[in-house]
Amino acid sequence: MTKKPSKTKDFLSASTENPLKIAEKEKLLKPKSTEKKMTMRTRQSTRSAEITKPMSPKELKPKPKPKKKEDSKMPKKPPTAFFYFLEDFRKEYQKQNPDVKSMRDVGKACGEKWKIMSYEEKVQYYDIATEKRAAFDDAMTEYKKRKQENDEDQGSGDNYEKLMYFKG
DNA sequence: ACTCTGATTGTTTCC
DNA sequence: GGAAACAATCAGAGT
Repeated sequence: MTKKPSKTKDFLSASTENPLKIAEKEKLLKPKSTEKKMTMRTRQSTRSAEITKPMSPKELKPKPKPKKKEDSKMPKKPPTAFFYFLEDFRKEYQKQNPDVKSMRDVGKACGEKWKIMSYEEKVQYYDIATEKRAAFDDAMTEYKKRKQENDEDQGSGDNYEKLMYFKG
């Protein structure tokens, strides 16, 4: 199985050609924006742990590689279309399978369903992801801008330190 | 008490 | 162009 990034582009371009879909997507967005926060902390911790910890003896899983400096202010990658679908799917799945609490099973089931889903069903999530990505890109641009400013400020600070070092 | 793990696909980024 | 990291979720296991 080879990856098909172009496939995604097809979805995206198609989505832009369907403004009606976007309207539907907005409807989906509202209920989605109910509330989802805090939980990100776990993710951050997990990620940091992947770096600090050597990792479990799992041969199937790739080893975590040292990450670059991670700024807490840095915007995180937005969820993909699949992840948005996963949100809804998880709720329904847990309703139908209240006994299954592990996300592993949900992820498996979600992946299988995602594969058999039709284009019309997927495009909604792709549209959401596209907008989120645009927002993320915008946030990233601003973040870089701010970072530059901070760097400049810190630069003067470095100069001060250098000066002190020079004097000392 | 706090932190990490797992399983999924899509997108992005780096080389 | 390809490979790998990273995005959310959350109960359970581990430290």
